[in-house]
Amino acid sequence: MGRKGEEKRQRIIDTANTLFYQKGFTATSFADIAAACDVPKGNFYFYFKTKEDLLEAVVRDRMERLAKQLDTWQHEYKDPRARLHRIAEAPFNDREAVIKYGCPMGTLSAELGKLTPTGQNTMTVMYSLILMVSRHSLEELGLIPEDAERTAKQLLSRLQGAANLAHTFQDESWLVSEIQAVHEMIDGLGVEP
Amino acid sequence: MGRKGEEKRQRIIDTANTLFYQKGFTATSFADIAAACDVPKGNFYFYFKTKEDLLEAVVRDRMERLAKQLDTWQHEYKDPRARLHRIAEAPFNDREAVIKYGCPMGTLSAELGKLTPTGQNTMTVMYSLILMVSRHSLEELGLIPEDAERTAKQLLSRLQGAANLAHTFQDESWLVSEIQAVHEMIDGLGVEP
DNA sequence: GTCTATAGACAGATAGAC
DNA sequence: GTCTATCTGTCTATAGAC
Repeated sequence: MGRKGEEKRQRIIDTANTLFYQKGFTATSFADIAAACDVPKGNFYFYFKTKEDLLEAVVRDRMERLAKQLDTWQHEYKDPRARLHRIAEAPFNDREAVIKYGCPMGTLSAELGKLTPTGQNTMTVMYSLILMVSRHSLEELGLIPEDAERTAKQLLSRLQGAANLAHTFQDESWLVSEIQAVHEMIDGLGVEP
Repeated sequence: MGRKGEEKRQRIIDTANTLFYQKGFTATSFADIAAACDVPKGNFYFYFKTKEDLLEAVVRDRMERLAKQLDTWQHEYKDPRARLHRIAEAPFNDREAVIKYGCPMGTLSAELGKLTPTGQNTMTVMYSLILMVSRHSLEELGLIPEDAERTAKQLLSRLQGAANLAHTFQDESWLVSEIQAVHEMIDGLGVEP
C-alpha cells in the first residue's frame, strides 16, 4: 500500500474511532463512516474486510496512542507520585468528551463485552497497560507488589466509576469529587511504614 | 387491555429486559425478542408503537422492581449501617450476571447516553433512587447532609467502577476487593465526631 | 502492462414500522 | 405478513502510478 493509501486508511480509522466513541460500535454503520470521512463505501472493503477488522484496527490505533501517552508521562514525570496524579487527572482533563460520550475505554468495553458470546474483550489490553504503569509507579513509591497491584486496580476502578456517572448525569461534579478523593489517596501512600 | 393482554405485554417486557441486558439495546432486534418470548412480531405494535416505547416500558419496569427492593431493605435493615452494607453487597450478590453482562444499569446507561443527541438518559431515575436511599441512611448515621450527599455518590461511583472492570476482565476479584474497601469505608463512618 | 486504488452498482439479509 | 429503508458485504469496470 502506497503513501496515499496509508493516509486514506488512517482517515477511515480516525473517523471510525470518533463515531464508535460518539455513537457506539453497533449503532455506527459503514455508511455513517463513509459519509463522515468522504470515502465511498465501495472503497471501504479494499482496506477492511469486515466491520470487526475495522474495529480491530481502531483498537490497535487507540492502544498505540495510549502507549505513547503513558511513555511520555513516564519521562515527563520522574516522581512516581506526580505520575500517578497525572493519570488520575486524565478523565477530568478530557471532561468535556467524558460527560458527552462517557469514558472512551469504558463505554466501548461495556458494549464489546456483550457482542461476543464468550464475553472476551479486546479492550482489556488497554486497561492492562494502565494497570502496569500504575503498579510500577506504586512500587517505586515503596509499596510491596501485592499492595501496588491492589491499589492500581482501585485507582482504575474508581476513575472508571466516576467517568460513568459523570456521563450518565451529564455532570462533571462526579469527576471532581471522586478524582479529588483519588488524589488524596495517592498523597497518603507510602508515608506510614 | 384484558388480563391475557396484560400477561403478554409483561412477557414482552421481561424478554426485552433480559435481551437488552445481555446483548445491548441496539443489538437486540424485534425479531430476537419475538423469537425468545414466542409472541408473533406482528403482534408487537399492538403493545408498543416503537422500539423506544418498549425501552421506556422496560426502564419503568426495572424502576418499579428497584423501588420495591429498596423498600424491602428499608424495612428489613433497621440499622442504617447494615442497610448500607446490604446495598454495597448487591453487585457481588449478582456477580455471575455482572461478570457476564456487566452492571444492568451501567451498561444500559452508557449505551443510551450515546443514542440521544442531547445525551439525556432515562436511567438517571434509577441511580437517583439509590442515591436517595443511601443519603437518607447516611444521615441516619449522623452525617451532615453535605457529607451524606458526597459519600452516597462515592459509594455508587465505586460500585459502578468495580462492576465495569469485573465485566471487562471477566474476573470477580475486581468486585471482591473494591466492595471490601467500600464495606470498610462504611464501617468507618460516623464514629469520630 | 501490472499493481494499487477507486467508486458506484448491486445482492441478500434484516431492520423497524404498520 | 408486508412494506420500505438500510444493513453488511461483493463485484467489476476503470483510473492512474510506476
